[in-house]
Amino acid sequence: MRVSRQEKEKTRRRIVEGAARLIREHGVEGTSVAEAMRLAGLTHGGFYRHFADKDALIVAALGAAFGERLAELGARFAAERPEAVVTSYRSQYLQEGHVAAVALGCPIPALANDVARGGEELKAAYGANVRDVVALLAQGMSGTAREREQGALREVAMLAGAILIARASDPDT
Amino acid sequence: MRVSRQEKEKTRRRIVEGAARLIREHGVEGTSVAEAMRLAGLTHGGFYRHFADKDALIVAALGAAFGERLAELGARFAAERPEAVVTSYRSQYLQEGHVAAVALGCPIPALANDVARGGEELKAAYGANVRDVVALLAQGMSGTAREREQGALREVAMLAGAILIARASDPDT
DNA sequence: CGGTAAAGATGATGGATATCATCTTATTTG
DNA sequence: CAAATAAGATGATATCCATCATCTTTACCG
Repeated sequence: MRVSRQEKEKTRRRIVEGAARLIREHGVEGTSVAEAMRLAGLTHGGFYRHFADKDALIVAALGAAFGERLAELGARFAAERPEAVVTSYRSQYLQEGHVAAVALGCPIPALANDVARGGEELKAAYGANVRDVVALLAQGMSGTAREREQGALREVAMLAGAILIARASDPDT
Repeated sequence: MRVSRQEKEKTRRRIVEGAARLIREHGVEGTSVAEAMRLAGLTHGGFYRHFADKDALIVAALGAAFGERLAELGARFAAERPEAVVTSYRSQYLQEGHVAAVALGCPIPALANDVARGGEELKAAYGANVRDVVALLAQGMSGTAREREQGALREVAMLAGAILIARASDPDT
Protein backbone atom coordinates (compact mmCIF):
# COMPACT_ATOMS: atom_id res chain seq x y z
CA MET A 1 0.00 0.00 0.00
CA ARG A 2 1.68 3.04 -1.29
CA VAL A 3 1.76 6.09 1.01
CA SER A 4 2.15 9.79 0.34
CA ARG A 5 5.48 11.49 -0.11
CA GLN A 6 5.38 13.16 3.29
CA GLU A 7 4.37 9.90 4.85
CA LYS A 8 7.37 8.24 3.29
CA GLU A 9 9.63 10.92 4.69
CA LYS A 10 8.19 10.38 8.16
CA THR A 11 8.66 6.67 7.78
CA ARG A 12 12.26 7.14 6.85
CA ARG A 13 12.81 9.35 9.87
CA ARG A 14 11.26 6.71 12.11
CA ILE A 15 13.53 4.03 10.70
CA VAL A 16 16.64 6.15 11.09
CA GLU A 17 15.83 7.25 14.62
CA GLY A 18 15.04 3.75 15.71
CA ALA A 19 18.24 2.50 14.13
CA ALA A 20 20.18 5.26 15.86
CA ARG A 21 19.08 3.71 19.14
CA LEU A 22 19.56 0.12 18.09
CA ILE A 23 23.13 0.54 16.89
CA ARG A 24 24.17 2.26 20.09
CA GLU A 25 22.66 -0.48 22.18
CA HIS A 26 23.42 -3.60 20.17
CA GLY A 27 26.11 -2.44 17.81
CA VAL A 28 26.11 -2.31 14.05
CA GLU A 29 26.45 -6.05 13.55
CA GLY A 30 23.96 -6.67 16.32
CA THR A 31 21.32 -4.63 14.57
CA SER A 32 19.43 -6.35 11.78
CA VAL A 33 17.61 -4.62 8.99
CA ALA A 34 14.47 -6.52 9.94
CA GLU A 35 14.65 -5.36 13.54
CA ALA A 36 15.12 -1.75 12.54
CA MET A 37 12.06 -2.00 10.33
CA ARG A 38 10.06 -3.72 13.04
CA LEU A 39 10.92 -0.95 15.47
CA ALA A 40 9.52 1.51 12.95
CA GLY A 41 6.35 -0.53 12.74
CA LEU A 42 7.12 -2.04 9.34
CA THR A 43 8.25 -5.32 7.84
CA HIS A 44 11.61 -5.90 6.25
CA GLY A 45 10.29 -5.74 2.72
CA GLY A 46 10.15 -2.02 2.17
CA PHE A 47 13.64 -1.35 3.42
CA TYR A 48 15.25 -0.94 0.03
CA ARG A 49 12.77 1.74 -0.96
CA HIS A 50 14.57 3.92 1.57
CA PHE A 51 18.19 2.82 1.58
CA ALA A 52 20.61 1.38 -0.93
CA ASP A 53 21.83 -1.14 1.62
CA LYS A 54 22.38 -1.62 5.32
CA ASP A 55 25.50 0.52 5.29
CA ALA A 56 23.49 3.50 4.10
CA LEU A 57 21.14 3.09 7.05
CA ILE A 58 24.04 2.92 9.44
CA VAL A 59 25.54 6.13 8.12
CA ALA A 60 22.19 7.88 8.44
CA ALA A 61 21.66 6.52 11.92
CA LEU A 62 25.09 7.65 13.01
CA GLY A 63 24.29 11.14 11.80
CA ALA A 64 21.02 11.14 13.70
CA ALA A 65 22.68 10.04 16.91
CA PHE A 66 25.24 12.82 16.65
CA GLY A 67 22.49 15.25 15.74
CA GLU A 68 20.68 14.59 19.02
CA ARG A 69 23.89 15.13 20.90
CA LEU A 70 24.94 18.29 19.13
CA ALA A 71 21.50 19.78 19.73
CA GLU A 72 21.84 18.94 23.41
CA LEU A 73 25.22 20.61 23.61
CA GLY A 74 24.01 23.60 21.64
CA ALA A 75 21.06 24.05 23.98
CA ARG A 76 23.46 24.03 26.88
CA PHE A 77 25.45 26.87 25.36
CA ALA A 78 22.25 28.81 24.83
CA ALA A 79 21.26 28.38 28.46
CA GLU A 80 24.53 28.82 30.37
CA ARG A 81 27.64 30.93 30.30
CA PRO A 82 30.17 29.24 28.00
CA GLU A 83 32.65 28.76 30.82
CA ALA A 84 30.04 26.85 32.80
CA VAL A 85 29.20 24.45 29.99
CA VAL A 86 32.26 22.23 30.21
CA THR A 87 31.75 21.56 33.88
CA SER A 88 28.04 20.95 33.65
CA TYR A 89 28.42 18.80 30.56
CA ARG A 90 31.03 16.71 32.26
CA SER A 91 28.97 16.13 35.37
CA GLN A 92 25.95 15.14 33.34
CA TYR A 93 28.07 12.96 31.08
CA LEU A 94 29.60 11.02 33.91
CA GLN A 95 26.35 10.35 35.71
CA GLU A 96 25.25 6.80 36.32
CA GLY A 97 22.21 7.52 34.19
CA HIS A 98 24.34 8.10 31.12
CA VAL A 99 26.23 4.89 31.69
CA ALA A 100 22.95 3.01 31.70
CA ALA A 101 21.28 4.87 28.85
CA VAL A 102 23.39 3.54 25.99
CA ALA A 103 20.62 3.70 23.43
CA LEU A 104 20.14 7.43 23.84
CA GLY A 105 23.60 8.32 25.08
CA CYS A 106 26.57 9.90 23.38
CA PRO A 107 27.51 8.03 20.21
CA ILE A 108 31.21 8.74 20.60
CA PRO A 109 31.77 5.95 23.11
CA ALA A 110 28.78 3.86 22.07
CA LEU A 111 29.87 3.40 18.47
CA ALA A 112 33.62 3.82 18.49
CA ASN A 113 34.56 0.18 17.94
CA ASP A 114 31.88 -0.37 15.36
CA VAL A 115 33.00 2.63 13.37
CA ALA A 116 36.67 1.73 13.71
CA ARG A 117 35.87 -1.62 12.10
CA GLY A 118 33.57 -0.09 9.51
CA GLY A 119 34.05 1.48 6.14
CA GLU A 120 35.71 4.72 5.17
CA GLU A 121 32.43 6.54 4.75
CA LEU A 122 31.44 5.71 8.29
CA LYS A 123 34.76 6.86 9.68
CA ALA A 124 34.56 10.10 7.75
CA ALA A 125 31.10 10.81 9.17
CA TYR A 126 32.18 9.93 12.68
CA GLY A 127 35.33 12.00 12.45
CA ALA A 128 33.50 15.04 11.14
CA ASN A 129 30.92 14.81 13.89
CA VAL A 130 33.54 14.42 16.58
CA ARG A 131 35.25 17.51 15.25
CA ASP A 132 31.95 19.36 15.51
CA VAL A 133 31.49 18.32 19.12
CA VAL A 134 35.05 19.29 19.97
CA ALA A 135 34.68 22.64 18.22
CA LEU A 136 31.52 23.38 20.14
CA LEU A 137 32.96 22.39 23.46
CA ALA A 138 36.09 24.43 22.78
CA GLN A 139 33.92 27.53 23.07
CA GLY A 140 33.65 26.82 26.75
CA MET A 141 37.40 26.52 27.22
CA SER A 142 39.92 29.21 28.05
CA GLY A 143 43.28 30.04 26.51
CA THR A 144 44.36 30.45 22.92
CA ALA A 145 42.34 28.88 20.13
CA ARG A 146 44.82 26.05 19.98
CA GLU A 147 44.72 25.48 23.73
CA ARG A 148 40.95 25.49 23.76
CA GLU A 149 40.80 22.98 20.94
CA GLN A 150 43.36 20.77 22.66
CA GLY A 151 41.54 21.04 25.94
CA ALA A 152 38.22 20.14 24.37
CA LEU A 153 39.71 17.15 22.61
CA ARG A 154 41.31 15.94 25.80
CA GLU A 155 38.04 16.41 27.64
CA VAL A 156 36.08 14.46 25.05
CA ALA A 157 38.62 11.64 25.06
CA MET A 158 38.52 11.42 28.84
CA LEU A 159 34.74 11.45 29.00
CA ALA A 160 34.33 8.87 26.25
CA GLY A 161 36.97 6.62 27.77
CA ALA A 162 35.39 6.83 31.19
CA ILE A 163 31.94 5.88 29.90
CA LEU A 164 33.36 3.09 27.81
CA ILE A 165 35.21 1.56 30.71
CA ALA A 166 32.28 1.95 33.06
CA ARG A 167 29.96 0.19 30.63
CA ALA A 168 32.39 -2.62 29.98
CA SER A 169 33.02 -3.35 33.65
CA ASP A 170 30.88 -4.98 36.25
CA PRO A 171 29.54 -2.43 38.76
CA ASP A 172 32.96 -1.26 39.96
CA THR A 173 36.02 0.65 38.74
CA MET B 1 44.84 -37.81 14.99
CA ARG B 2 45.27 -37.55 18.70
CA VAL B 3 48.24 -35.52 19.97
CA SER B 4 50.12 -35.56 23.24
CA ARG B 5 48.96 -33.71 26.31
CA GLN B 6 51.62 -31.02 25.97
CA GLU B 7 50.83 -30.70 22.31
CA LYS B 8 47.21 -30.10 23.16
CA GLU B 9 48.18 -27.41 25.62
CA LYS B 10 50.29 -25.71 22.97
CA THR B 11 47.42 -25.96 20.54
CA ARG B 12 45.10 -24.33 23.01
CA ARG B 13 47.54 -21.53 23.58
CA ARG B 14 47.81 -20.98 19.85
CA ILE B 15 44.04 -20.77 19.50
CA VAL B 16 43.70 -18.35 22.40
CA GLU B 17 46.51 -16.10 21.28
CA GLY B 18 45.22 -15.98 17.75
CA ALA B 19 41.74 -15.23 19.00
CA ALA B 20 43.13 -12.49 21.22
CA ARG B 21 44.31 -10.78 18.06
CA LEU B 22 41.21 -11.50 16.03
CA ILE B 23 38.76 -10.11 18.55
CA ARG B 24 40.70 -6.89 18.90
CA GLU B 25 40.80 -6.43 15.18
CA HIS B 26 37.40 -7.67 14.08
CA GLY B 27 35.42 -7.69 17.26
CA VAL B 28 33.79 -10.56 19.07
CA GLU B 29 30.94 -10.94 16.60
CA GLY B 30 33.31 -10.44 13.72
CA THR B 31 35.45 -13.35 14.83
CA SER B 32 34.23 -16.80 13.89
CA VAL B 33 35.18 -20.00 15.61
CA ALA B 34 36.30 -21.38 12.28
CA GLU B 35 38.60 -18.45 11.61
CA ALA B 36 40.19 -18.69 15.03
CA MET B 37 40.89 -22.36 14.39
CA ARG B 38 42.23 -21.66 10.93
CA LEU B 39 44.62 -19.08 12.35
CA ALA B 40 45.90 -21.76 14.69
CA GLY B 41 46.42 -24.07 11.72
CA LEU B 42 43.42 -26.28 12.49
CA THR B 43 39.94 -26.90 11.20
CA HIS B 44 36.77 -26.01 13.05
CA GLY B 45 36.07 -29.54 14.15
CA GLY B 46 38.31 -29.84 17.15
CA PHE B 47 37.21 -26.61 18.74
CA TYR B 48 34.94 -28.16 21.32
CA ARG B 49 37.74 -30.35 22.64
CA HIS B 50 39.20 -27.13 24.02
CA PHE B 51 36.27 -24.87 24.89
CA ALA B 52 32.71 -25.34 26.06
CA ASP B 53 31.51 -22.76 23.57
CA LYS B 54 32.54 -19.61 21.78
CA ASP B 55 32.00 -17.50 24.89
CA ALA B 56 34.62 -19.50 26.75
CA LEU B 57 37.13 -18.78 24.01
CA ILE B 58 36.33 -15.09 24.15
CA VAL B 59 36.89 -14.95 27.88
CA ALA B 60 40.21 -16.74 27.52
CA ALA B 61 41.25 -14.48 24.65
CA LEU B 62 40.37 -11.38 26.64
CA GLY B 63 42.55 -12.63 29.47
CA ALA B 64 45.42 -13.28 27.09
CA ALA B 65 45.17 -9.81 25.58
CA PHE B 66 45.29 -8.20 29.00
CA GLY B 67 48.11 -10.52 29.99
CA GLU B 68 50.30 -9.20 27.16
CA ARG B 69 49.58 -5.67 28.22
CA LEU B 70 50.15 -6.17 31.93
CA ALA B 71 53.47 -7.81 31.18
CA GLU B 72 54.43 -4.86 29.05
CA LEU B 73 53.55 -2.42 31.81
CA GLY B 74 55.29 -4.53 34.41
CA ALA B 75 58.45 -4.61 32.33
CA ARG B 76 58.31 -0.85 32.10
CA PHE B 77 58.22 -0.56 35.90
CA ALA B 78 61.18 -2.90 36.13
CA ALA B 79 63.17 -0.79 33.70
CA GLU B 80 62.35 2.79 34.68
CA ARG B 81 61.78 4.88 37.77
CA PRO B 82 58.08 4.64 38.72
CA GLU B 83 57.56 8.36 38.22
CA ALA B 84 58.83 8.07 34.67
CA VAL B 85 56.51 5.24 33.70
CA VAL B 86 53.32 7.25 33.35
CA THR B 87 54.87 9.68 30.94
CA SER B 88 56.65 7.08 28.87
CA TYR B 89 53.61 4.83 28.78
CA ARG B 90 51.45 7.70 27.63
CA SER B 91 53.76 8.71 24.84
CA GLN B 92 54.04 5.16 23.60
CA TYR B 93 50.31 4.64 23.93
CA LEU B 94 49.42 7.68 21.89
CA GLN B 95 51.78 6.93 19.06
CA GLU B 96 50.46 6.46 15.56
CA GLY B 97 51.79 2.92 15.66
CA HIS B 98 49.45 1.99 18.47
CA VAL B 99 46.50 3.45 16.65
CA ALA B 100 47.28 1.24 13.68
CA ALA B 101 48.18 -1.90 15.62
CA VAL B 102 44.72 -2.80 16.87
CA ALA B 103 45.33 -6.52 16.84
CA LEU B 104 48.22 -6.30 19.26
CA GLY B 105 47.25 -3.08 21.01
CA CYS B 106 45.68 -2.37 24.36
CA PRO B 107 42.44 -4.31 24.80
CA ILE B 108 40.81 -1.60 26.88
CA PRO B 109 39.84 0.52 23.89
CA ALA B 110 39.84 -2.33 21.38
CA LEU B 111 37.22 -4.42 23.15
CA ALA B 112 35.19 -1.97 25.20
CA ASN B 113 32.04 -2.00 23.10
CA ASP B 114 32.12 -5.74 22.60
CA VAL B 115 32.45 -6.36 26.30
CA ALA B 116 29.79 -3.79 27.18
CA ARG B 117 27.38 -5.75 24.99
CA GLY B 118 28.56 -9.09 26.24
CA GLY B 119 27.73 -11.28 29.18
CA GLU B 120 28.38 -10.75 32.86
CA GLU B 121 31.34 -13.06 32.93
CA LEU B 122 33.06 -11.05 30.24
CA LYS B 123 32.41 -7.78 32.02
CA ALA B 124 33.74 -9.17 35.26
CA ALA B 125 36.95 -10.28 33.56
CA TYR B 126 37.35 -6.95 31.79
CA GLY B 127 36.64 -4.97 34.95
CA ALA B 128 39.12 -6.96 37.01
CA ASN B 129 41.82 -6.53 34.40
CA VAL B 130 41.20 -2.83 34.10
CA ARG B 131 41.53 -2.55 37.85
CA ASP B 132 44.86 -4.37 37.62
CA VAL B 133 46.13 -1.98 34.98
CA VAL B 134 44.97 1.01 37.00
CA ALA B 135 46.55 -0.33 40.17
CA LEU B 136 49.85 -0.87 38.41
CA LEU B 137 49.85 2.53 36.81
CA ALA B 138 48.95 4.14 40.12
CA GLN B 139 52.40 3.16 41.35
CA GLY B 140 53.80 5.76 39.05
CA MET B 141 51.53 8.51 40.34
CA SER B 142 52.11 10.93 43.17
CA GLY B 143 49.89 11.96 46.08
CA THR B 144 47.85 9.93 48.51
CA ALA B 145 46.79 6.42 47.63
CA ARG B 146 43.36 7.70 46.68
CA GLU B 147 44.78 10.46 44.52
CA ARG B 148 47.12 8.11 42.75
CA GLU B 149 44.30 5.68 42.04
CA GLN B 150 42.11 8.51 40.77
CA GLY B 151 44.91 9.88 38.66
CA ALA B 152 45.64 6.49 37.14
CA LEU B 153 41.98 5.91 36.34
CA ARG B 154 41.70 9.29 34.72
CA GLU B 155 44.85 8.63 32.72
CA VAL B 156 43.58 5.26 31.50
CA ALA B 157 40.22 6.74 30.52
CA MET B 158 41.88 9.54 28.61
CA LEU B 159 44.28 7.25 26.81
CA ALA B 160 41.61 4.73 25.88
CA GLY B 161 39.25 7.45 24.70
CA ALA B 162 41.93 9.06 22.59
CA ILE B 163 42.83 5.81 20.85
CA LEU B 164 39.19 4.95 20.33
CA ILE B 165 38.44 8.25 18.70
CA ALA B 166 41.56 8.18 16.59
CA ARG B 167 40.71 4.74 15.27
CA ALA B 168 37.13 5.63 14.53
CA SER B 169 37.97 8.77 12.63
CA ASP B 170 39.44 9.29 9.22
CA PRO B 171 43.06 10.47 9.39
CA ASP B 172 42.27 13.65 11.35
CA THR B 173 41.12 14.79 14.77
C1' DC C 1 51.45 -54.38 24.29
C1' DG C 2 46.42 -54.10 23.42
C1' DG C 3 42.25 -51.63 24.22
C1' DT C 4 40.18 -47.32 25.13
C1' DA C 5 39.57 -42.73 24.82
C1' DA C 6 40.54 -38.43 23.06
C1' DA C 7 42.52 -34.71 19.34
C1' DG C 8 41.48 -33.20 15.30
C1' DA C 9 39.23 -33.74 10.42
C1' DT C 10 35.08 -33.91 7.57
C1' DG C 11 30.66 -33.27 7.04
C1' DA C 12 25.84 -32.24 8.60
C1' DT C 13 22.15 -29.15 10.75
C1' DG C 14 19.58 -25.29 12.16
C1' DG C 15 19.18 -20.55 12.86
C1' DA C 16 20.01 -15.86 11.53
C1' DT C 17 20.39 -12.34 8.16
C1' DA C 18 21.09 -9.24 3.90
C1' DT C 19 19.15 -8.85 -0.32
C1' DC C 20 15.97 -9.86 -4.24
C1' DA C 21 11.35 -10.98 -6.52
C1' DT C 22 6.75 -10.39 -6.60
C1' DC C 23 2.23 -8.86 -5.18
C1' DT C 24 -1.09 -5.45 -3.44
C1' DT C 25 -2.81 -1.10 -2.93
C1' DA C 26 -2.73 3.63 -2.95
C1' DT C 27 -0.60 8.00 -4.65
C1' DT C 28 0.89 10.64 -8.58
C1' DT C 29 0.79 12.50 -12.91
C1' DG C 30 -0.60 13.37 -17.54
C1' DC D 1 -10.03 10.06 -14.22
C1' DA D 2 -6.95 6.35 -15.99
C1' DA D 3 -2.42 4.60 -16.36
C1' DA D 4 1.94 4.45 -14.40
C1' DT D 5 4.50 4.07 -10.47
C1' DA D 6 6.06 3.35 -6.04
C1' DA D 7 5.48 2.06 -0.59
C1' DG D 8 5.22 -1.58 1.92
C1' DA D 9 3.93 -6.78 2.66
C1' DT D 10 5.02 -11.63 1.87
C1' DG D 11 7.88 -14.87 0.59
C1' DA D 12 12.18 -16.73 -1.52
C1' DT D 13 17.40 -17.29 -1.75
C1' DA D 14 22.09 -17.51 -0.52
C1' DT D 15 25.47 -17.03 2.85
C1' DC D 16 27.54 -17.35 7.23
C1' DC D 17 28.04 -19.36 11.55
C1' DA D 18 27.79 -22.04 16.11
C1' DT D 19 27.27 -26.45 17.37
C1' DC D 20 26.80 -31.53 16.84
C1' DA D 21 27.81 -36.30 14.79
C1' DT D 22 30.95 -39.24 13.14
C1' DC D 23 35.36 -40.99 11.57
C1' DT D 24 40.44 -41.61 11.83
C1' DT D 25 44.53 -41.89 14.09
C1' DT D 26 47.35 -41.81 17.88
C1' DA D 27 48.53 -41.18 22.83
C1' DC D 28 47.91 -43.10 27.20
C1' DC D 29 46.51 -46.43 30.85
C1' DG D 30 46.20 -50.88 32.58
